[in-house]
Amino acid sequence: MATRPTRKALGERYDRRRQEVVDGAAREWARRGVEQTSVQQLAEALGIAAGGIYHYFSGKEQLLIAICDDLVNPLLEEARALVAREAAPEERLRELVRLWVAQVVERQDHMLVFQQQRHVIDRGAQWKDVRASRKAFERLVEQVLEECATRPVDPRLALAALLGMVNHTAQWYRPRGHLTSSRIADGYVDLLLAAE
Amino acid sequence: MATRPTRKALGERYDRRRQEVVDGAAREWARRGVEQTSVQQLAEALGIAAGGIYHYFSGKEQLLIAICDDLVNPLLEEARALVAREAAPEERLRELVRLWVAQVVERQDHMLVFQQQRHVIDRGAQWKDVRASRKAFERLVEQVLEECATRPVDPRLALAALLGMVNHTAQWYRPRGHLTSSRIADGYVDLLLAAE
DNA sequence: TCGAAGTTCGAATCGTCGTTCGGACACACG
DNA sequence: CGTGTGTCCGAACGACGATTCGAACTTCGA
Repeated sequence: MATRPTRKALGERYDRRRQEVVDGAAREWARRGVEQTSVQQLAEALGIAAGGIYHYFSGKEQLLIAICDDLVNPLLEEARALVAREAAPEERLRELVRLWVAQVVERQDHMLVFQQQRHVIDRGAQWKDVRASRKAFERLVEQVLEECATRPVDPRLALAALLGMVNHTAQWYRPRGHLTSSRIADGYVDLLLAAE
Repeated sequence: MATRPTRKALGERYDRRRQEVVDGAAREWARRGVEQTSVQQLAEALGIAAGGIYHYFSGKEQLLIAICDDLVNPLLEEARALVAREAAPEERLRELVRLWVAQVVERQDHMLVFQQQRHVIDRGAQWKDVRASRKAFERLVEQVLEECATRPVDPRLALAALLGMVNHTAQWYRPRGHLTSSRIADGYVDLLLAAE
């Protein structure tokens, strides 16, 4: 495995190629499964040789970590920025869920890999950061939800329900379908909020 | 691999042992992951030798199929029986979701394995039955849901939301927690039903 | 254009793991 | 009891697949 080149032009090339590997791996792994996809197959789908992948990642697991980072970090960052803005609680929840569903839909493959590998993520030490980010995001959702007037159900259950709905979206969403990510998000929020 | 013994006393012994293997495999695989658990490890956890497993199952995948059958078939059967009974739509939905959540909670390990291996289940020909059962169950839920006065969201979205909530329950439910399976189910139903 | 840095190749390596199989033990039942 | 049927053991096999590595090729920057 190599490190990122210092020279400018090459650095950009490196980043681009690396990202291609991450996205391609997410696509293949989401469809065929991580363990069911050999590095050879993955490389073939990417149009490179098997060994080439090790130029960017020191191993299969590092690549998996990169996929998860790519999913969790931007989401957490954008969510934090959103929450920092002023807004009415209900509107804030709506915007947060919209952002969230939009991410799930845009990075559907990443999301499917993430869910598929949950038991791996929940274990090793090298996954600490990913776990922390996920936890932080869920905390954020929890706080936003707590400020809202929700239907009369246990708040912890409402949070669990929301997590379930949104995450599950990756399983059935189809880009060509009749539901946009915003409409999906609004539907979820409508289920949670109390009738006016 | 052997077939079920013909003699009565041995047949019962065989069934019991086989079930132990199924349950043990579900437990180990739910925690450590299917691919991450070697047959050796699994056998060790069961207190038998590796080869012994092949007395009951012709291979790892057959064992996985057995776990899924054990999850999906009883659920579908009970759900069908429930739906056949007379009841008001809303009550019928409530009872169905209770039954469903109860199964998810009782067979939590099976459920986690099922979700972990979704991409496998969605592919091979040997999985046709499992897929059909899952589909039939979801149809059933859909029909029951359609007869209810739900909150004003797209019905297909309501179904997806319900599937997401209930399935996700396996990820966070803890037997020692403060929520019983019935209370969880009722919470989910309350979110879906229109205010009176 | 030259040299250094970066990228890719692909065959060889090395472990791991699923599966097999022949035999040893155990139980049921006449 | 004895015999055949059922259960389980555990070493050995064979395949597969992640990873390595040195050579060949490309690109950058002066």
